[in-house]
Amino acid sequence: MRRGWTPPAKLCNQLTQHKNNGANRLRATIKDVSREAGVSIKTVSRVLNNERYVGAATREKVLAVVERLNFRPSMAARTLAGSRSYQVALICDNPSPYYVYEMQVGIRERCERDGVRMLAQPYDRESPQLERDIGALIDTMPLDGLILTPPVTDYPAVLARLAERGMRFVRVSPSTEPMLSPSVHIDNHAAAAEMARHLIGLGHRRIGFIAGHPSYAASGQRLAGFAAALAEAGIAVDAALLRTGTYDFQSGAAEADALLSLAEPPTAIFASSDDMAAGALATAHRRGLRVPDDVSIAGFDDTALASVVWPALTTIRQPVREMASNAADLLLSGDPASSERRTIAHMLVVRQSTAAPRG
Amino acid sequence: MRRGWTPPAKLCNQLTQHKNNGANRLRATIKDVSREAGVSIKTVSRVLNNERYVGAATREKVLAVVERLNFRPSMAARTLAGSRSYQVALICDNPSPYYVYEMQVGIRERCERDGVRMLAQPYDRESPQLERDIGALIDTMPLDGLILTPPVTDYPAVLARLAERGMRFVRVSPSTEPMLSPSVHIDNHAAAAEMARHLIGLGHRRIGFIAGHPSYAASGQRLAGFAAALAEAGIAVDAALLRTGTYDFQSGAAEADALLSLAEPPTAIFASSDDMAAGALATAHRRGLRVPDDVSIAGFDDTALASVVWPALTTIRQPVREMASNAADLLLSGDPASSERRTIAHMLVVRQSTAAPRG
DNA sequence: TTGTACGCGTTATCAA
DNA sequence: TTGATAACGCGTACAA
Repeated sequence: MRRGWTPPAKLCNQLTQHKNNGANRLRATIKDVSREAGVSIKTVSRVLNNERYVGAATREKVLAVVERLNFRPSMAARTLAGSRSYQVALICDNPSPYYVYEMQVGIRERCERDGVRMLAQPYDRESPQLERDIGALIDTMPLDGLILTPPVTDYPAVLARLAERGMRFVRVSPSTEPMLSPSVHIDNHAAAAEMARHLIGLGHRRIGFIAGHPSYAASGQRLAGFAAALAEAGIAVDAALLRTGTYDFQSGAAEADALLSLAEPPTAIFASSDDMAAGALATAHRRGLRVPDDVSIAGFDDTALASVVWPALTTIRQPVREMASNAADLLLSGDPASSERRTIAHMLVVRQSTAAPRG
Repeated sequence: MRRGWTPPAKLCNQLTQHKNNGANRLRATIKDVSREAGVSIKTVSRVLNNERYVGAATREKVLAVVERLNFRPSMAARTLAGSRSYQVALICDNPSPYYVYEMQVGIRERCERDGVRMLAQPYDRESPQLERDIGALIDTMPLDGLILTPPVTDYPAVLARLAERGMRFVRVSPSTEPMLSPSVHIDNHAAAAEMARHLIGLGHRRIGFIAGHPSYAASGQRLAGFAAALAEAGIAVDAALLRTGTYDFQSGAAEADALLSLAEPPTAIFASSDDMAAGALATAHRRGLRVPDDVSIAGFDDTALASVVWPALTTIRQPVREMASNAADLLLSGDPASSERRTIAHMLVVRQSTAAPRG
């Protein structure tokens, strides 16, 4: 139904031909290659895995035969004999298709180089089975690694299970236990500061801040960045404008209501997550305020959802694809024992429009 | 960073504990199960695969041990010894994250029942390597089947290769060779008729129609459905209002321009694809027409993209998740040799808003 | 630098 | 209805 090429008149005939020609010829195996090349099976294996101690001439010879026979090693056999499966899994339950897609593309970009495939299964974060399902996944197949995205990054039962099995995993934007595994994240302090500077640049002086749950490290970092930007601009931090939420819509709505009920309400609200920003947006609309004319609302787009669903928000977004590529890279090339953290540049997304939340 | 649970104080400690307890105990194998249950390996295998000729008592006994040992068969070993991999692959290169996501969710819903996993790798439709990549994919692993989405559904080189290897595959909305494989699609005739009725219901009597490329069966079906609805309403088909495009943006824009340049232009335009509808929309805006006040534009949402990117369009949409589930079902439970076609109910999505295309 | 022999954990074959 | 045994195709340890 899409662009381009002219559909062929007699594809079926072509297919039949193909079938008769080369069909029933079985896949080539290492054995075939070794016989054709006149070397041992092990030598072929060495060439395939880029091991040392292979003569240059031998290597050439083997590679030529591999090419000629169009040989591809059987993943099943490699997995059974060895200890890896050339597959990574993405554990991702995010409400945003955009996020999921970008994640997958990013992972794939990196995995392609190593001939590694990606198992992608949507997961239900609410499911009490989640831990069990993931257990089944890793028991069934010695995955090369897992990539976790929020909120599964912070499910202790899942993390415990992975650690218990000795599975390698990388977390994207984890909120807890930063040293537990390699991870990828943005610089929350810098991002929050930039967002604050943006609001200050718009002329705002009284900016309400809704912090996230205190138990998350990110919450403090974002608050600190915000405060630093205010300090730069010579604006005193007004404790009355500082509220603490719990990262969800409800708390965002409630805290925004508290802020807007002040005798001297803020002209802008900076929420520490997209859900809370959406809550603030809803509150503003409920109170008959126009956004951003009467009050500016900004926030962190933790799920990459805000920019799609709530176009009115100015957000700090995490470049999802880049995070994904880095996560895959940590999995495939990083030191297994490390807990390296990669910091990704954030993106400030400025929206002009005024719109009610669709969600 | 998301909802719910309180982060644990000492996760790391928990992990260490777990590690000491049950970590180094290796996975249970069939051998273990057979020993514990006091039966042969083969009998365990029979139970696992629901084969006949297993005594009820034996089955119970084995299942109990399987449960107790938390045994999970090794996919690698099954694949190596048997002829399937318990994995299906989704060959999907669609510009719409929404489409990809829904596709994956639908496939997963069905595969879960059979304990089958989904390999999802974004593909580049433009790549000359595509055929080779897919060849490598199926050579490396005896997949249980592939699910193809447009436009790969109609790439003869890819189809030939799959048929040559005897791979099972199901196509979603294929445009050519309907008998080549099982497939899932909507009833184009009925969908086009319903869309036409909608436009007629809005009061339109002069409706321009931009058909798709004549070489696609769907093009004719959509035109026929459109014509049938006109006939129902007693409206004569005006040949001057019938144009033929090539399913792309350019042709949609050009044909819409031709239609709107008529001495007596149509009050509505029905495009046979989302890209062409978008082209028509662009043309309307370029000519200073308001949509849908001056001219209504409607079309088929082939890629499930139109509704997101071009909110002004009224579209016929294919329920992607449902198609995906059916495709997976055909793969997993259908007759291997059949070319069964499943018809999925379409959805008429009516938009009221007026907006310029963002794309 | 290369080769031999064994084992990985299942399914498949055939006999009991 | 069950069980013994041979593949399956590759990695690994060790020998040459």
